[in-house]
Amino acid sequence: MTQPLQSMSDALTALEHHVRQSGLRMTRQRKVIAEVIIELEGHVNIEQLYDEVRKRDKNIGYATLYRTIKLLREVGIVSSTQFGEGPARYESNVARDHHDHLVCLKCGKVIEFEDDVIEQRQIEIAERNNIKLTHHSLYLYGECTDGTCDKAE
Amino acid sequence: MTQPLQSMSDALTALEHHVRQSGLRMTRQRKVIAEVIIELEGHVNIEQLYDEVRKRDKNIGYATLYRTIKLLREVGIVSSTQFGEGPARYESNVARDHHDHLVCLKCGKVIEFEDDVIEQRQIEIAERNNIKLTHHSLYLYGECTDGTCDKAE
DNA sequence: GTGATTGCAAACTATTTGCAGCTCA
DNA sequence: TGAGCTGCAAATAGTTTGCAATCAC
Repeated sequence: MTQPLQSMSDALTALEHHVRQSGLRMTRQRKVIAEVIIELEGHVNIEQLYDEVRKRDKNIGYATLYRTIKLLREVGIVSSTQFGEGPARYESNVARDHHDHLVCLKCGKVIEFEDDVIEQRQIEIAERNNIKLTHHSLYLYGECTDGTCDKAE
Repeated sequence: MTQPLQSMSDALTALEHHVRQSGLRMTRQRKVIAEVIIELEGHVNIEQLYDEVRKRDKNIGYATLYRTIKLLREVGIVSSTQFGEGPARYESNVARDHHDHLVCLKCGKVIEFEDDVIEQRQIEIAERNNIKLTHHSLYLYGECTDGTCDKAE
């Protein structure tokens, strides 16, 4: 995939590089949107992005936001996912390790984990099927067996 | 979760049971839609379902189709997923072994696989976190590296 | 009979696009 | 200067909903 982006300035540099290479332009709006999406950690939706972006630049509209996200995805700065229904969620790839999710269906607790055995196996399976892996989504669902499950919700 | 559905008639029975229990009604349309979604194997989108359903009943519209799919999901006969962008894809849970998915984001091809190493590892990870696993969802995304990717659409 | 269901059309949500004016290189 | 970019509004795609007619029980 892409080399890991360690910091905000790494990401902005990568963006600027891509933009220049492609004969595009580095605009105020693109910079603001990139900064916001990196600063907001976790899986944000378009509305949260829009609100935060507009705090910094009242004129930026959804069109520019979507167009810029598309650009940021091409550069590898941002990933997007669909959690079931509803709007896509965006997450910056900057200084964030990859993680999978373990979810308790009783109490709603979410544990993030990472497992090299599974990661490696996935790559092998993909290769065997002539597919070059770009990313994946793994959710394990179950129920807490210790006393910590408070049956919330 | 639910007990496995071995056949079409199992599924129709389950549907009828759920429908009766809930004070709903077993209609011609619901039966047709359930049959079609079970007969069409694999991950079909709403358009494919619509076309096939209308071959059998020219009057069924999208509204009924969507409403019935929602019902079938509640009964556990059908699962739905979003592969990146675009429309949801539906799959019946009848007489199918568990499988995970490998998706080409260029051509939309979906390869199903099953891997004992990953399955086993998942159980271990869950146990280590005091969670008893009930099910999981694993999607690997990438791009075809052989000639088979026709970059459809 | 009567309450659930259907089919149509209209509404809605998330996202994309056309275009006139603006801006960065 | 001028090709790319923006912001608005309008268009689109997928899905949901309101409602009068219809159907299952």
